[in-house]
Amino acid sequence: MSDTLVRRNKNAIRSARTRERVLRAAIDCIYDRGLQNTSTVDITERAGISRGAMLHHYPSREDLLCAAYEVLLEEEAGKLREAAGGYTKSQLTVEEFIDQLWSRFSLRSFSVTLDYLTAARTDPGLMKRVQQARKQYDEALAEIWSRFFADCGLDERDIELQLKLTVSLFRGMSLQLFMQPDRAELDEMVTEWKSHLKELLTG
Amino acid sequence: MSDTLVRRNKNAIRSARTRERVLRAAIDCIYDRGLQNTSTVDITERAGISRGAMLHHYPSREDLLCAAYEVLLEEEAGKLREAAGGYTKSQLTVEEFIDQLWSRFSLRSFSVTLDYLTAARTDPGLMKRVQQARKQYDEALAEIWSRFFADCGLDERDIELQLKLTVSLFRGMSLQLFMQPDRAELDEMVTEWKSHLKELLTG
DNA sequence: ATAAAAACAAGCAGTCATGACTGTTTTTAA
DNA sequence: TTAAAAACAGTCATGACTGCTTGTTTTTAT
Repeated sequence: MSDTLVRRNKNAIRSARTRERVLRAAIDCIYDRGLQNTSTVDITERAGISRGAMLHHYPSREDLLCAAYEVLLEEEAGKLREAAGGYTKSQLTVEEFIDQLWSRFSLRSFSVTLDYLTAARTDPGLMKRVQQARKQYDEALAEIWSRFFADCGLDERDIELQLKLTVSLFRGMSLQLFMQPDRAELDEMVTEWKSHLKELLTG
Repeated sequence: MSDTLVRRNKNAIRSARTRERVLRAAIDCIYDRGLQNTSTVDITERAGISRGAMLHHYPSREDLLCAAYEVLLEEEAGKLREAAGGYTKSQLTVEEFIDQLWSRFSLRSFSVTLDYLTAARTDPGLMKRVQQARKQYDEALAEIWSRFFADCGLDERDIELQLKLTVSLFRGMSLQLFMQPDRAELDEMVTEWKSHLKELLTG
């Protein structure tokens, strides 16, 4: 490798490091303090860089926030795909599969998502970017789901419908968790839902 | 009635009017512009009163916002109770009952609730007040639900569980609506859920 | 080696929301 | 009728946030 390339690489690496630090700090801040209470100064302080550095990489607050949300969902999708290697009907029961999904339904990323959605509700531009960022995550989940339920006797439309129901249920349950932090109650609901899906397959 | 009492009454009425105008304006603002973008000035302008008047009735922003949320949920609970007069198994099928609940699941109050929850997630004091405000609404819903499903063969625990599932599902669906405004998709999900509940009763 | 470019640092100005303060009108009670 | 109290109105100061601008260091390319 030539000297020039090494140097160019060095710069790119330094830049990438800074960006990652910033985005990670941003998500941490948002989770801890809420999106509306997170200023760009808070983020720079947590990331340990100057305001100028951040402004250099992300000229506006919105740019920064969108980039941060993108990497958050990319990471979540990555973790999901990774764990999903063993998610087939021969290796897991339906119940175990749902338990897996629910346990991997991160309250952290849900909280952050809720903050973004709330901000985006009255900001069409932001909403567009949030939707864009979610796309790949939703696709990853849909792929894992339909792979698990392939050849189970249900047609594709039904499989997709059950995914949507499950996801909506999980989201609603997470919301519930904010208002009344009672894990046991939610476990009951998951159990009930698992038996519903089980019946759907066997009956 | 004495002159004095008449005057006292007049004053009380005037005060109540102002409060109502303010609270209504607050909810309207929050729904239109989002909670985090709603300033006390915005609310006074929409209500057509001065800042001093508002500060007189509600000394802090949080007091005002909590009062507004309380009346919003009181109204929703009222509407629900009112409509629920005819919600009995002899008059409605399960499917019709669920349709009723879903159609009365106001996107407006859900949006506002989401804003409050998002703000309250990182503010324990506010969360407490939000939970308090929700109590009566949740109780109203639970009462209507358990009245409908009384004497249907399910025990009380199961009835309550199905309510929680239904509510969580509705909330998750409403969230979905923000990200992808596709009513038809949600209708499918409601249909599926109705048949699930129907089976639960007949089977 | 050195000029150009990119990365980074820090201070500054403009804007805005909140709540406190002061003044005015209307209502209450003696 | 008149003083006290409550309702209402408007202004101001504080503090905070955002993005712009200027200055410094590190990296790149000749």
